[in-house]
Amino acid sequence: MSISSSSSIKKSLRIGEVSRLTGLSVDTLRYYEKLGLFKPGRSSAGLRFYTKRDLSSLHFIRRAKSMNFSLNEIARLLEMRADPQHARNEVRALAIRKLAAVEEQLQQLDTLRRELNLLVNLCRGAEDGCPIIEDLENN
Amino acid sequence: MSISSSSSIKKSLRIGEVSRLTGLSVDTLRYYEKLGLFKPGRSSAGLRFYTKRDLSSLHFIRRAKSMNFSLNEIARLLEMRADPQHARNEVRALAIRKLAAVEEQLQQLDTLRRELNLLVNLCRGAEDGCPIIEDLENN
DNA sequence: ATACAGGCTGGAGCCACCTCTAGGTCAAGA
DNA sequence: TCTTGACCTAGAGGTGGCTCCAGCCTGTAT
Repeated sequence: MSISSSSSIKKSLRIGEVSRLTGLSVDTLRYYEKLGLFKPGRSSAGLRFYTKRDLSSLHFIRRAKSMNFSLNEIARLLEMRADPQHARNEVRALAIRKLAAVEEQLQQLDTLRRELNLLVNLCRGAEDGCPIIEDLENN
Repeated sequence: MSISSSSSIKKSLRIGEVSRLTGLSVDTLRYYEKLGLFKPGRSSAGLRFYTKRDLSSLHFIRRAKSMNFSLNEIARLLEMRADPQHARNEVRALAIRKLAAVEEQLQQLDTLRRELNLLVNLCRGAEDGCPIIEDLENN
């Protein structure tokens, strides 16, 4: 509320709001920042202010993390994301590798989804034994 | 080879052989044991001997791990395996939670795939302005 | 007889990723 | 003015999942 009173930073968010929006703890946000994943601006009093762009980075991070990319790799991808034409070849190569990995993982997860689905449904109505356990045993 | 000379434990394997068979390091095997994932028998001299059943547990673990279950969850599943009737609902609940997680992850990955795809394919050699940046920022 | 492979233990170390603590600043409201 | 709550910092602590190490034991091969 006091924020919106300053017209020049109308769209800036403080760390607590960002935490609520992203589901990441404020500690985690500060930790990511320390690792260089983004650099929010600061108010005169030293408070962090996050822009739309920072939020977008955070969403990217969340997704990349769900793929088990390390924070280090994520940092480099964000670098490239911020300035694609000047990305180093090594970072470009990383992006390409990661894209391949993501596509591979999509396939596997899709298979996994089907399997789990099947198991969960089998489990309903099974009279004895547990199909899930049995499946894990036999495959 | 020396094992098979003792007829009573013909089918038992020592940790090194199990390591070779499963691709898990002996350290990892002992670590899993410490977590309670299984309890191999011991020879009079204190050596671990793994039975067919232990191997089956390890197989179970490998598979469950590939389904993104944590070692902790796997420990629960193995417990339940020992008492399937009683645990069916719990296993099912665990599988349902995992399924939901997988579905969520599929969504995230699909978005990530799009982002990386743009990053990799649309910004090569563009001299000025890259359409993907704005694209990336809008979500 | 001795060397060597392979086993044992407890505990330390490692990496990635947080999470918590203590002690302080700042801004606004009762 | 005092309190409250959100924020700040540096740094310690914790978790998951291994991995390594020192020091000791055993059992087969030469």
